[in-house]
Amino acid sequence: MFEPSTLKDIAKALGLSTSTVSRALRDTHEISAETKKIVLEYAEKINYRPNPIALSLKERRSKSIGVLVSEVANHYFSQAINGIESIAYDRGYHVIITQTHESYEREKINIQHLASRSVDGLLVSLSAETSDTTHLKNLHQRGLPIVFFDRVAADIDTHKIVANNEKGAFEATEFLINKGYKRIAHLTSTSHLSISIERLLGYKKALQQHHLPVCEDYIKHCAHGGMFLDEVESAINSLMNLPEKPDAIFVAGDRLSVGCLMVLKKLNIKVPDDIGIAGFSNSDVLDLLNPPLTAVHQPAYEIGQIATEMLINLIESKYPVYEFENKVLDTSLSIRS
Amino acid sequence: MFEPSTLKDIAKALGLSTSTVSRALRDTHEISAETKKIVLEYAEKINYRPNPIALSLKERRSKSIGVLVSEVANHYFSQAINGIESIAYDRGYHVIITQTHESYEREKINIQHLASRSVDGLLVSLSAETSDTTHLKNLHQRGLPIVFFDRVAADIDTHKIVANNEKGAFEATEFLINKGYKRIAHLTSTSHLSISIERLLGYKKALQQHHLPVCEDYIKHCAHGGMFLDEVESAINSLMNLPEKPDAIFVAGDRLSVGCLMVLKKLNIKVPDDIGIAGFSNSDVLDLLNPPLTAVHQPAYEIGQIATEMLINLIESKYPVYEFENKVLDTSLSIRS
DNA sequence: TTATTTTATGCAATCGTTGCCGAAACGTTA
DNA sequence: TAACGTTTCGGCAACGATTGCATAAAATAA
Repeated sequence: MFEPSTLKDIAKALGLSTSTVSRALRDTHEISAETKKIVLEYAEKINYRPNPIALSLKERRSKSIGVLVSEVANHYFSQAINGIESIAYDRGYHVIITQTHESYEREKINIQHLASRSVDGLLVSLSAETSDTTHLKNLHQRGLPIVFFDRVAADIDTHKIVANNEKGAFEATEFLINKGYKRIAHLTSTSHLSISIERLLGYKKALQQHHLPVCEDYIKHCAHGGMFLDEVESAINSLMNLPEKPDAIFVAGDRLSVGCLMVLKKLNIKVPDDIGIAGFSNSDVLDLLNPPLTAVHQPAYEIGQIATEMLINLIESKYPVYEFENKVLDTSLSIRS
Repeated sequence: MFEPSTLKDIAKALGLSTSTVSRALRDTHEISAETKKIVLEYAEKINYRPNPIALSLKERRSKSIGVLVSEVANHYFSQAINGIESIAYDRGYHVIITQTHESYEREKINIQHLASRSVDGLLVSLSAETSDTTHLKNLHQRGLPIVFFDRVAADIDTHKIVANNEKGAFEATEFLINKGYKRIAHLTSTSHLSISIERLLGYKKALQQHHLPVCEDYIKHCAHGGMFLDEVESAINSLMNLPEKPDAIFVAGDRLSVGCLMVLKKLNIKVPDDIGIAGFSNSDVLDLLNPPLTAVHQPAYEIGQIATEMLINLIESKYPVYEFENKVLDTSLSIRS
């Protein structure tokens, strides 16, 4: 069977004790240069690698961080993950990625598993279903470093790093207004998510600033953030069945934006003639889309990087940290019409 | 600090030994019903969970499987990962995802890390740069179960599960031929990858069967599978600078197909008037693309599922397995013109 | 009452590694 | 020469959970 070599193997082969071998490899001053040389050479020869599991057990840390996102098949998250990995890799940490598929149950299970696997910290973006964050609060109170990104928990005091959702939503809505649309609907994820709240706020502010009414019937939530096309379709259908149909939609999410375009195509509603669309999306193929999509782009890679920097700093901090940052990065609007 | 409860805590609290507690929790016959009840209730109360790290160290298995893919930001792989997770979850395994970004070095490092982290098995799709598979061969020979999917290693004898790349490529090429294109180029990944070899074969067979010449100048390889737009652009440029320009391209990869469309748009080459395109892609937005893309779709989710089934069966097999399967799943061609 | 079985529990080793203590063996100093 | 400090190394314990073996008490049989 598959048996990696251990300290004991080296010790036995060289007639030393395991502690001596361990110290020789860690280059302690109390081992003679000669012994060190012998040990190092033999270790090299048999390609010895310390067992990280044994180390985790002993040191109570694993040099790994857990990541919780809703879906890797989402451009925002896959870009964020690349940012996370770039930093983690540099600083000697490994990354364990888990997906919630927007399910609260999956989120609890994954968090529980990551915690018991001795990850040294967590990077979390909440699932669409999550409104209760007790499972994270417990871990955080017991001292596990957590950094939120994208979908943050309002009631947990720690580092948070997000895009300027309100401003991005404002700009996208204003773009539609400037294009001459008057009845702008808003398609978004569950109402309790931080990103939903902020984007809704930006949407409303833009309407108000341009003296357009805010109509609650125009605001549609999708319980799974557009993961299923059904929910997008029924949301759009209910918008289109209103006595006064909207003439544009501001869409607040990556999956939702794509889903929205697909549904409109299916319903044979022309963009931008029948209806105007603008939305959040980090897709790499936006330039190839037909109908075109004016999109709010988030600095996902950078958000992942900064979140990871912050998390590793928390993990490696010698003293407990009580001052937390709330970092907001600007979005950019790519106009396609 | 963050301190989960242990067997020792329970033992101390109840005035028992750790072994009694352990046996009570595992419901051994040699513990009295009364003691069991007390222990179980207390364990429940303090929310005891066995430390998986300690278990890994002792049992030499971790109930987790490692996955190696080139990029999660690739529709094929993100779908495959969802398939992998669906099965792994059902059978009580956890999934650790790592990305190579098509780099051989990253592949070696990730594999090494997964192995030393005591994953019980590996699901591997090779990076574009990988031509030497010694790092995997060593692990496999030492008994670590490995199942390949998508990009498989010819010289390692184990389960392999792939799409019918040759047939898919044949159909896509034939589609272009039937559309009336005569000079069909082929844009693909590195030449040593199994998928490249098989797709090239299908491409050539289609040409031959329709009495079209196979021109080596028309076959372009991208060293990083289209991960960088530069390589796609230079490949297309060199195709377009040929004395006899191709009038169509069959593209053999997800990233490559998208990249190809982007470059053509940038160069203002019209599809399908100036040039015809067909390619492999599992993107979910193909119906929204302009220019449209006729695409070979692979059953990625199913491939992930089957590979995981096979791997877990290998892991849990009581006896060494010497008979390996080579499973091939059919692709489907979605015509968009 | 004594011998034997059954039942319930504890001890100690194990997995691989490192921290701590102590023990030689040597050199230095009073 | 005795006392002390250094250098270099080995042994033990610990991290958390499991398990074979030992052992104790209780129950049963002779």
